[in-house]
Order: sequence, then C-alpha cells, then structure tokens
Amino acid sequence: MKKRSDPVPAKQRLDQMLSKLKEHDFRITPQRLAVLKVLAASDGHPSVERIYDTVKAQFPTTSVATIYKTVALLKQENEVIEISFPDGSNRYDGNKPYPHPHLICTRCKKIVDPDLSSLEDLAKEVTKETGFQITTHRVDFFGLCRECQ
Amino acid sequence: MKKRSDPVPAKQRLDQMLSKLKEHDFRITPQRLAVLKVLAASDGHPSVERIYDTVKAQFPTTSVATIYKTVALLKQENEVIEISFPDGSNRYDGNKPYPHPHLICTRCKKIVDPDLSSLEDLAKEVTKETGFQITTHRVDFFGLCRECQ
DNA sequence: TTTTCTGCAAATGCTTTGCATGGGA
DNA sequence: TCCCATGCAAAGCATTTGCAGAAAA
Repeated sequence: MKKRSDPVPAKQRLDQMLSKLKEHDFRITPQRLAVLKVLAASDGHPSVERIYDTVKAQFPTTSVATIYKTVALLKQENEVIEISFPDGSNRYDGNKPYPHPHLICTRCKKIVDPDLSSLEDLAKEVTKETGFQITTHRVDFFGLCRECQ
Repeated sequence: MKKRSDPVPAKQRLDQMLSKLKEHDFRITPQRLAVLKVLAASDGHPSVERIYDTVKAQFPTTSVATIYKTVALLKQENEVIEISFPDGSNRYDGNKPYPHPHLICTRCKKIVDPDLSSLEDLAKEVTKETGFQITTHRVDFFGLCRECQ
C-alpha cells in the first residue's frame, strides 16, 4: 500500500523543480542541475556538505557558495524545506517541500518521514484553543531507530 | 482553572535551579543568580541577548561569554531547554525545561505554550508505526497571534 | 587557600556577500 | 550580445575557547 510518507519519484520532482525555475526565468546551469538532482531525491535529507560533495564529484571546481545560493533560491521558490538543528547542522528536503513530521535517530542521524494521521487534529486543536492562525509547523521526534537500539 | 501550560511560579523554579546547582557543587555567583532569575521566569522565552541585557543592567562588566557558559551549564543539568531557529536566533525556556509544544507568532515573535492533550497520542502513534524509541520531541506551530492577524 | 568562575579577546564554524570572470539563452 | 551565475576570498554572526586575574567556599 502506498503511504503518504513515501517519497515522490525523483525524476518527477526534478521536472517540477526545473519547470518552476524556467517559469521564473532562472537559468539552468550544470551546477544547478546537479544540486536539483540531489534535492529531488533528498535521500536521507542531505546537508549542504553532502550536496557539495556530490556536486564536486561531477564538477570539481564547484564552490560551496554556489550550493548555498542554489539552496537559498529553491527555498525562496518553496521547492525545498530546511530542517535546522541546534548544533548548526541544517538538513534539506526537496522531495516533499512542505511541512511534515520527521523522525530523527540521534545515534546514526538518519531522518525518516513517518505517517501521522492525527497531526491534522493537533493543528485544529491549537487553532481552536489559542485563536492563532496557523501557517506552518515543525514536528520532529527524536529517538533511536530499530537498528540503533 | 489551572492549565498544564501555565507557568510555574518563578520563585519556585529559581529555588529548584539553585538546589540543583548546589547539589552538583557549582558556585552561585551574582552573575549566575541574575541569569537564573531571568530563566526561572522565562517570560516570552528569552534569547541570550535579552538575558545579557538584563544581567548587564545589574552588573555592567558582565560578558556575553558568561551568559553562554551559564546557559550551557543549565542545559547540561536539564534545567533549561533550547528552542533553535533557522535564522540562528536561539530562545530558552527555564520555566518548563522539558519538551513541550510552542506556538510562535511570526510577526511579533511572541512564543506561547498551548495545551495539547492529544500530543501523547501522536508520540504513541509514531512508536507503534516505526519501532523508534522516542526520547524527546519538538513540536512548534507558526502563525499569527490574535493581535497580529 | 584552593578551585572554580569571570571577562576579555581570539578562534571557530556555518553561512552570506562582493566582485571579477565565465557561460547560459 | 546581454545578463545572470559561478567561484574565490573576505566579511558576518552567533557561539566557543583559552587564559590570567577575581572571587566563591
């Protein structure tokens, strides 16, 4: 059975991202394409460093600044979300660029997307109780994955 | 009616924090006491900068490093929690130093603690679905408060 | 008196910026 | 050709660290 938390096919996401950039008259450079490919899959929710390493394997002269600039552009276009941590290690998700819960293993740093049907109820409960107009959320659970226990 | 999300009296929290530090043979300096007082109340969930400004009013020679060191000590002793943001602006809560949901106004930066009875169900759902052993969580909702809408 | 804490300044680590050169469209 | 993007190095910023002098206990 297909779950809501399952990843979207990377090719499909890549095409969506490319369309968005073209539509807004941004240029498709080889470096950008390489960054997009990593983020379209977003396997394990990559860090800037991991994107950089991957892109550098193909284009050795690439600078980190370019990765940061491209990621910033995609954030601005709502094509990636940023998951930030207290220790200053940011991770990204371009496969599902909308708020969704994460499950983070504190030992192996793996990040998994769980299915959480009751999350909508939570948001409703908050709105009802506080009168806030909720626009987005961040829901992360930390713990040990099955393998690390 | 008293809600779970209501703040603990600041004096009470201060005493708890002082006990913990004495118990572990840390010295109570005037600067530390001043920091503790701010964090015991944690009104609006203060930033390091705001703690610094408050302490400096009483002890003008205080350095930011001392604030950071004291906050780090309290984090280590589980007497404050850190709420980090992508833009690098960390906020702290020493009044309720255990994981709990936050409601953040994106306009006036106010942080409120809502009552969320169904949050426990969520954690259980995650454990059941994924086999993760959940140790902590972070649940933040972003939006506009009643005044800012 | 002993040991820890403070305050200063330098160092760190991630991220951003400025600018000359290069390369999409 | 015309701009935008790249790559490099310098600048920013919050936070951490090292160390000599100050002050708890």
